[in-house]
Amino acid sequence: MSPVRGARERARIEVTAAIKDEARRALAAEGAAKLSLRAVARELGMVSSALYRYFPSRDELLTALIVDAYDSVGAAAEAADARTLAAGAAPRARWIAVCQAVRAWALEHPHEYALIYGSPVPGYTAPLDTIGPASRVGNALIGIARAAHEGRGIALPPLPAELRPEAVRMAGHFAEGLPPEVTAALVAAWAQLFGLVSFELFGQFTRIVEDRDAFFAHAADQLAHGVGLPAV
Amino acid sequence: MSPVRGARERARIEVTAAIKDEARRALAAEGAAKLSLRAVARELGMVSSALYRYFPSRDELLTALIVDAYDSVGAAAEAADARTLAAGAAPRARWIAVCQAVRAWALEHPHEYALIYGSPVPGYTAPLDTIGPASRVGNALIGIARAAHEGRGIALPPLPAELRPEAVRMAGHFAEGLPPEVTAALVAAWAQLFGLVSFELFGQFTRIVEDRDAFFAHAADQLAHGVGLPAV
DNA sequence: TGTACATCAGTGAACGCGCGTTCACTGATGTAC
DNA sequence: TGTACATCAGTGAACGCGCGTTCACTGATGTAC
Repeated sequence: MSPVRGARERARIEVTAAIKDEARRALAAEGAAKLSLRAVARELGMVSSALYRYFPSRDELLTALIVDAYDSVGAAAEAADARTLAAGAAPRARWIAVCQAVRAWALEHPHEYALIYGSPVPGYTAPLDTIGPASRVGNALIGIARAAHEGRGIALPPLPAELRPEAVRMAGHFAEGLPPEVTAALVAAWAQLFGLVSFELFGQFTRIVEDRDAFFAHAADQLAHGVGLPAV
Repeated sequence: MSPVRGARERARIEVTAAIKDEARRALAAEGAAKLSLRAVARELGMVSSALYRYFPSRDELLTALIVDAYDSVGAAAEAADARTLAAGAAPRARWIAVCQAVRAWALEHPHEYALIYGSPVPGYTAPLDTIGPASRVGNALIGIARAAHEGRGIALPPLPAELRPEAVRMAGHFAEGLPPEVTAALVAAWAQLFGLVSFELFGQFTRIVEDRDAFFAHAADQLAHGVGLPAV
């Protein structure tokens, strides 16, 4: 693990990165279902069998791209949160900043977004390695709600009786310390945030929403309201 | 256009339907990007070139499936709305019924759902024929909001100044008669509804939400609240 | 410091497979007189 | 009602193409003594 290793190790790191970069480019052209090792190799000037030195199969390459994408959007969300937090912002402003960061990342990386939040690739099942990275955006949102709860507190109407046990379970499972009604609202808002982004990216807003920045800013603010974050 | 035509015409209708049915089955196995005319033909015991008597290309077949899917979910939403309306339900109950109908349809037709609300098929651009069918669910929601507005009225907080012009435009464009703040909330709720359904269908709720019926029922109710539909 | 051996990236051929689309054709169904 | 012709569904071969993966190999880099 010394920082400088031999030419072999450095080359391996570089080539692995080059393969993933080229695969991301291929994703944009053809989509995940048609991602082709041969096309990637061809573009890199390698022979297709050489890729097997780096990824044991096409699916492993896909997994690497998925993990990278989750980490990328997760890091963008965390960075936006850290920035607003450092600027002394209230939870509501942090929430909006995270939503904006997710949307901005999605607009910059539409094909990686589709890879992780679009239809699943048929015949591919995500391995467990993706779970951690996949939860980073959600965890950022949970952290913001927790800050609001531990600060001024969050007041939300009580849950219907049918949902209470599930909400208690969810809170205990991944949102320790948050009241069940906040946890339930949070999970819904999390899914709804990606609904807004997906509709914009996947073309459902064509001829429907034109000023998308203004629309999204308001919608994100309303999501924060739904989670009970006090207005600024 | 007489109801009974020759054997030729009846056969054509039946074979066209059989091709679409088989294509829907193929969709489930391989996904839209890999939908293959040859595989469909093989399964039907036809030779692949015979399909060209029915669909001039693979993309035309895809378009037919997309239009059918939009019509299918749209009809399900409209039927649910008509049923609750006939039972004398208030707008809030109609709203929830439409949301439930969309979710139920999606759970029954996951691959058709992915076809229309998942990532776009790379290299395929939807023709104009899909616009009408694609707006049926949205129109059902607009109708419910209109009923509430013309009934007891809808009270929502004023919009931020940045969004007002866009909301006025949207209302005039496809929600004539609805106040701009209701229109904006409606479009957001529409996208958010599909965010909830997509997260459930595409696996994001794995290990997160377990009692999905209860969770969705509450989330749909909260969406109605966000649009200003009075509680029942 | 030099040498012998082990490791490993990349090659090129091959396996067996599937794809969309075109085209000239056969033979059954439909239509005009 | 019967006949001649037009329409059209379906065939089968072909074009030119791309795919994932395996395997024995070459030659450069790294390592142990």
